[in-house]
Amino acid sequence: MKHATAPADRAAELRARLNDASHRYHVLDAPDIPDAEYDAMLRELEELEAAHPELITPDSPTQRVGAAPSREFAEVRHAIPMLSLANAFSDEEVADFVGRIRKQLKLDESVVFDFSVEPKFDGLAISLRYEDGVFVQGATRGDGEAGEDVTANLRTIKSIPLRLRGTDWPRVLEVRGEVYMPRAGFEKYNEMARESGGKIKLLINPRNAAAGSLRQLDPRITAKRPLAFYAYSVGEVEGVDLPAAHSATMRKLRDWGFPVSTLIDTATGVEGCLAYFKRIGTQRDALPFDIDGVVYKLDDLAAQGALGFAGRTPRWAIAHKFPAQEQTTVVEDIIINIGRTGAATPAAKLKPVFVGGVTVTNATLHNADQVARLDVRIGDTVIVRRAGDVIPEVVSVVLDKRPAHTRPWKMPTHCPVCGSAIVREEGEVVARCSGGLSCAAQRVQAIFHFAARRAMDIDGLGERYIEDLCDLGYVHSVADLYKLSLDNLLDMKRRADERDGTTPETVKAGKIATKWAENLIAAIAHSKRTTLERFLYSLGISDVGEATAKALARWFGGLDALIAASEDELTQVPDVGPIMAAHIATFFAESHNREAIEQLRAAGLVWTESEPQREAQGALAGKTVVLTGTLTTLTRDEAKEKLEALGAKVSGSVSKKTSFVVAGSEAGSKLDKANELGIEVWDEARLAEFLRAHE
DNA sequence: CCACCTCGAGTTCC
DNA sequence: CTCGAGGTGG
Repeated sequence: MKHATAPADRAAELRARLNDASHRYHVLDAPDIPDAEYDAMLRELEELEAAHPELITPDSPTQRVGAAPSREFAEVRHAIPMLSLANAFSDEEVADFVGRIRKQLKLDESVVFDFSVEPKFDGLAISLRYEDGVFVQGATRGDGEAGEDVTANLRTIKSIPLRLRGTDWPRVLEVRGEVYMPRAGFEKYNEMARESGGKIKLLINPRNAAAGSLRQLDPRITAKRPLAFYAYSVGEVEGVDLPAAHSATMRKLRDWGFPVSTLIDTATGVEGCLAYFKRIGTQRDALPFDIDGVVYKLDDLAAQGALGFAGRTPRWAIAHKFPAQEQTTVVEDIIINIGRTGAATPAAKLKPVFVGGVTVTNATLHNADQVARLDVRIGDTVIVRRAGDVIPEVVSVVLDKRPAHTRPWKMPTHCPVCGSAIVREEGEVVARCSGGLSCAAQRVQAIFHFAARRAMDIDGLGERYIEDLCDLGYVHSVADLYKLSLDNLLDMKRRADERDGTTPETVKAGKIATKWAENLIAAIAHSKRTTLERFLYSLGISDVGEATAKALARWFGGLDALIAASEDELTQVPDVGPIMAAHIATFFAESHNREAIEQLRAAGLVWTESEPQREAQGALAGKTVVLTGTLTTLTRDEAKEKLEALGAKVSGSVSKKTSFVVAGSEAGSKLDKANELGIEVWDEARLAEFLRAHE
């Protein structure tokens, strides 16, 4: 025999050491032995138990995935009901909550209450029962009175102790807490599911994933899900008196081996609670798990007892919720937007819904593939999310709520605006209206792009006005903008107001309208003085954005040289390949484009031309710089301009080719990436100093 | 041919 | 911000 000790002693030792290592790894987040050593010990224990089945105990780490699939879950009645919490959505409601406590305890204003405060995890509430220090049963909340026995599934969760640590625990202990799925585990699981090519289903969100995972009949499936647990209260306790304060009880639970959130804290009075709410709110997006608010619990357990319950919720606790980041709503319609390049993008028109602090009515569906993947149909109930970013997205369809007689959505075959065929090139994701500039939608978008701030910068000329001017026939092409008269604009404005039924026809209104029109005419005139790169960008040549426009302007120095360039010559320009060269050459070869350019020149557009510049020069020649965060002494555009004037290339994404990153305040992912790649980071002061020195 | 880097284009709400 | 696709360099 390998070990001189008796098998029973060796098994007990292995169990103790494995459980201890597991606690350090999953609860304390501070592993003390290498994974390989853990695996070796686990294997040894498995072999030992295989040889001596009588040595298997319920708290053995080999028993985390043991039981065979069950057919259904047994009912478990909770000795002490698992209650839900009342919700507060505003500071006032929190103040009311504290006010009610004060009133019921008949205490005056001079008394301030201490609260135990903690994040509210977005998961699934469960109850864990320990007898003589060993985990014997776990149950879901169910209706609060009785839930389902999910013991086998809970055993697979590594942060749930199978045996309590220490010795001062009660003979019977029920611990309540939340099973959740950490974001990283959720992402990783879905990545794996995506790679499986549809064989493994994607999880919708961490919350549903946690709930779904616990309700698996086969614990082997649950074991594959990255679940975790946090304890937040106790239920039945027998044999030992717990501390007099909730916060002290939580510390006890931590000693006994339960994971208790490190964000748990105590707060004094309404102000303390609200400050905690604010603090957690700012951390929310950065947390490794989803939370939907914070919970305030009166810390004094005697006072809790005196307050009791109101209906099914305790009077001594409340959940202060963040505005929901996910909501369900109904898809009222699916429409098509036609972009500048003709791209036909489907968008869901939603029944207005309040998500993440704003009312959402539209959500892009990106393309036909995305619609097919989600199988979104008109009339469907969908889950809408407004995640850390701003743009709402349709996460999934709630199939249970799909009305009868719906049909899968299909990309229309013809453009809803101009009737031209919508075509999707082989291998392309986007479908496009083939109408070109004869499509009114594309024309409006092209003119809108031309007038945009980063292009010709015509202040005050928005999409709506362009649409109206086109509809009325005042504008057909970009050159027509420079032919607009004051009367044209006033006529357009009058008709728009009439149609919208807004402005009354008074002398004062007339004067305001005239002023508006004069300003717009002035803005249009002002735009005539521009730069070659802005002009090139504003033409809207496919694949020619700001960066390419700048490269072309530098390389050729003047417009005529560019127009005369062959495809081969264009390919010489940095970052221009055969495809872009073809687009550019084709654009200038088309007579109507040449005419439009001539008309614009005739209208008085001017820019300074220069000698071709084919080598970068300046103090930062050859350097690639990325700007991130908020700068205080100058705008990001100004910083970009100054850096480029010194020969730097200012790029939008950090890579190992980046020379250095300039980080302002509240810098986000780009700064993280820079640190990750070990790229030099400048703060604003250093940039300012450098710019001063090289002026 | 592949991996990596950029750029372009589309997007929502106030 | 994110996705898709073009360009480039190994």
